[in-house]
Amino acid sequence: MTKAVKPVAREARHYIRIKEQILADIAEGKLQPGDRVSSESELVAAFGVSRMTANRALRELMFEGILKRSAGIGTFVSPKHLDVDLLQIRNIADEILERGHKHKAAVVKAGLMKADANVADALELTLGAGVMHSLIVHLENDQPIQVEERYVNPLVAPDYLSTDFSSMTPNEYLTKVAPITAFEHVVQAVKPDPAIRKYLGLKNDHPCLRVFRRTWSGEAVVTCALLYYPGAQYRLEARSTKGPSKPVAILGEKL
Amino acid sequence: MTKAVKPVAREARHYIRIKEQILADIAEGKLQPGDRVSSESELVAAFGVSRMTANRALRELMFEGILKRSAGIGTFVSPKHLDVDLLQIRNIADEILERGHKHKAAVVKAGLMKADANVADALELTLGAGVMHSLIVHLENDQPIQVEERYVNPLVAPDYLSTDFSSMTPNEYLTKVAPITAFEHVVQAVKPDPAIRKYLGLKNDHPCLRVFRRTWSGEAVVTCALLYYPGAQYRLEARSTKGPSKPVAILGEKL
DNA sequence: GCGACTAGCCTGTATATACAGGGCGGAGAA
DNA sequence: TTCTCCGCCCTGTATATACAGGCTAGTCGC
Repeated sequence: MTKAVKPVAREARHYIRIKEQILADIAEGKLQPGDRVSSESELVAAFGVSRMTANRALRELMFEGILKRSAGIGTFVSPKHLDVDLLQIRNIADEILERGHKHKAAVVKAGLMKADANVADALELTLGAGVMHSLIVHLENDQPIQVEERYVNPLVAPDYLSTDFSSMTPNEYLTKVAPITAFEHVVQAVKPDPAIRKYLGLKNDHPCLRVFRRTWSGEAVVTCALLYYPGAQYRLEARSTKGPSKPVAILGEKL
Repeated sequence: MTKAVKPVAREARHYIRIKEQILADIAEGKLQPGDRVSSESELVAAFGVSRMTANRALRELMFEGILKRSAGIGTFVSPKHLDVDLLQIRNIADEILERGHKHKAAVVKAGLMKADANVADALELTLGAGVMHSLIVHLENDQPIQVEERYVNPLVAPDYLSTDFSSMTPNEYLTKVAPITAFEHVVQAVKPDPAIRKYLGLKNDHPCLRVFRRTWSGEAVVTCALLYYPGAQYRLEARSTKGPSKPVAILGEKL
């Protein structure tokens, strides 16, 4: 005879509680990268759930790149790295919040300017046309992680400069005003110039990832931006649809 | 009394079969964006699996952005998902030839080795399994432009090492032996170690673009490679389908 | 002392079952 | 005819169970 199964209200969502607990432990530093996470059976005991539920929580965290699992060994916290999806445009504030961290944006500059040849070309405007420009440093837990230099097409988003960038990122505002229908990413490794280095708090010889992004809404270029990331920590990922099941350590990094 | 449960060999992985079937139907156009996908119970009947297994397949496809589900209604193909071509894998020799330049490949190392933890993980083999390894420097007009360190799954391409890499790049050979069905790119800016620096002929503080690439053929990982590019010259591009008409100068060299 | 075997822990996959709750359409009441 | 309620289909979540198979440490025989 099967034992009576006590159903659980949908609101409980035990697997989410387990995920939140693990994410909180990571955020508070109780779990460090490389640390062993409770095994499924330990979670069963600790949370009073079935192993399938614990399994689901851990499996989803693995898919999200937070944990690394291997049969016979155990479950571990992934080496810390910040991922950006090359094939997708995401809001940096959301990414930071998802990691359980605090996002802040420091506006260094914001104003109007005349398009020089490069900018005019990139935004498909005429030379000397009025263009909006902003330079913003994004902070994760008060650590700088991205410098965003942006040029905006005033024909598409005329109210860009009156946005409060501390409560809404440029990206967020612009996608609301003009939904993205196409984009382009060009990635380079560069030696950052002194100003960028200062904003990111980098040493002289620290390599730096630079992403040049343009986004379209219909036929019009909405905006283009230069995004600078501190190199070593930052990873850009691109996967094809049928992609791999789980993230893997890059060869050359320690497991 | 619980009915006897027929255990299934791990190799079966029914949920993956279901996912592949759905992905194939989408690829062949049998399922269009917005179409309704078989419900869980229909899949149970069609594949002879339990509902939990069908549920897992659909849930994972939802996480991957392929499907959209809503309780009480059904499961549907997501309206649009960007096509795979965004970051294609190209043969470096072809790229060089297209520029009207001369390609040469210098084989630094080529041999068998035992998979360490990282390599085993990346190729989805067991620790200590035999793996083929090669280190090749690609030259454009006798200037080094890429260092390619590659690990190859011997189960997929056992004759890899007997290839003449000066007449056929590893990439070319491998795509011939096992057509690529999926890939993953992870891009970082790094300070190259002395050996890589030497091969690329770089100065000490020169930044460097490192691409970690894995390619699949069906369920098997064919190969993974670390590709090093001298940063400033090299651009990695990703475009969405509707992409821009023509390449544009990166706003760049000045702030 | 060394190697082979084994017990035990861990994840991976699969099944049968159960209840919660959203959404929709048809039957029956107003 | 219109409105309401109920039953049915669908997904969401949870449980108990079972077997497969990777990995390790410890034991036992030689």
